[in-house]
Amino acid sequence: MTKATTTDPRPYHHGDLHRAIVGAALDVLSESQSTEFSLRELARRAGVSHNAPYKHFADKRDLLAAVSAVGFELLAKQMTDATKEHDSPRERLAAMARAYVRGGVNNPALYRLMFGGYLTGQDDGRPAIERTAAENMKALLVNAISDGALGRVIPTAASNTREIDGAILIFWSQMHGLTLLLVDRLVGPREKMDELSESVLQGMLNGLANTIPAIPAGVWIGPPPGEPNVTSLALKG
Amino acid sequence: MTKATTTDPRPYHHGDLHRAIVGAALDVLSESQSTEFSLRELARRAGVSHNAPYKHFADKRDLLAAVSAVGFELLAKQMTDATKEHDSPRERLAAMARAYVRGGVNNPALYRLMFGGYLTGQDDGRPAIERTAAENMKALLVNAISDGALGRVIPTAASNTREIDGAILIFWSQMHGLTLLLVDRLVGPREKMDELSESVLQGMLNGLANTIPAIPAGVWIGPPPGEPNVTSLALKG
DNA sequence: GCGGTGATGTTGACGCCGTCCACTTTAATC
DNA sequence: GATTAAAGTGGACGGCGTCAACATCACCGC
Repeated sequence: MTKATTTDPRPYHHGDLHRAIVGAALDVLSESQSTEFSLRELARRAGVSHNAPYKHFADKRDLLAAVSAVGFELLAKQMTDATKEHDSPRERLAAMARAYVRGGVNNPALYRLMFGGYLTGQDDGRPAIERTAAENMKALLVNAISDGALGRVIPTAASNTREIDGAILIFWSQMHGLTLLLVDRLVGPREKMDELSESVLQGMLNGLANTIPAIPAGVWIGPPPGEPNVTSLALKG
Repeated sequence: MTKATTTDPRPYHHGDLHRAIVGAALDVLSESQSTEFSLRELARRAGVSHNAPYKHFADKRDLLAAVSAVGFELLAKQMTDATKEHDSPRERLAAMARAYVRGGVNNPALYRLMFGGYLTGQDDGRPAIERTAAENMKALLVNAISDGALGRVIPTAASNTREIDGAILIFWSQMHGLTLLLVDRLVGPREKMDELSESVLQGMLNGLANTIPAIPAGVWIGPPPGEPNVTSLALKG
């Protein structure tokens, strides 16, 4: 590589400003724990002019969508990693639940950005990158449940989608709600989050072991159907 | 009253600007369905200068807290009203669940303001007015559950608080999560929200009928303990 | 009934923001 | 080596939240 690791004052072109801006956003988010940061501050952190980001993002919403997508990927990764220590499907699902809640509580601002609706504009729906990331996360749950986390194996056949979706709906909304109540301090203290996840998961499994509630036909879980997705994502490092 | 209903051009003093501003905020919220409105626009709507609101609210956050508190009161009222048509505790709880989800889905921007964390600043916690309103809403759930919504009467004695709180934690986080997933369009379509509420409630009751999961000691549900509350609220009309 | 006083509303200013525009620098291509 | 398009710069615009100084008015003690 010819990249001068010596004292370049600063090259005119940044090299990978897209990544740098998203990274700065993640930094600011976890430092300030406020969703209200400015594009200009990110530019300042990246050492470029306040207008440079516009060569990489159409507008602020576009940037936020990229950050949110990385958030989904991080969360999915934490969930995947958490399952690796466990063998039984039940324990794997519990580990995913703990990882999900922890991920949200450990970075509330990012979690809120992901689910806070800056991106849901009633007009066009969620940005494509974000939709893909959310889809991937849902796939993790589908696998865990079909593998037998509810006490019996449920193959991912078309005849079972309603049942699996019903279980996922309950699981996801339960964990999502718990995470946000913890984040909002309407339930606490946060140090008990693992125990709370376990309690709540236990209650859920009690119910699902009994019967998985039928969900109405035509209901979708995850990003709304019928819109194009995107394959490659931002999280590389 | 000496109030001139004739063509007053405009009196120098507004009369009840506090209420007018909060009302304008509620209007803008339900019209635009965006949480990002400006103080100045509210002032314009109320027909006053851009600085008049500062005589009634310390800053924007203070105004948002007042709006959020009204949101909690409205939601609590819708839940209360919904129970009136029903006799059985189970049906009353189900009606509250439907009303809760409906309330959120019918005005997502307001619901997000209430739970969106503009107000949870990690420093000092939630504003006092808002805390009181949330507390009142929780009381509705306590009553329904103690009245026997889970299949047996659970008196609100000190020995039962852990059990009741456990049930409320599951109920609230479940409905909260479902509402937000609907609002974010990560579950849909919205027209099925009543059926989805019922499905999810059914799954929850299946679980709680079995055993109510123990929640750890020291956990709180609702506004964090140990802080002063406020008695009078904004919702009069 | 009247003057003062504090609550309420206005005007103007400040710095920051997102975004647009015209311009400059640079790397890559024929 | 000239051309071209991508990437970064600098300045401008209107809108925002907030502050400070000033204007208006309702009420209270005399």
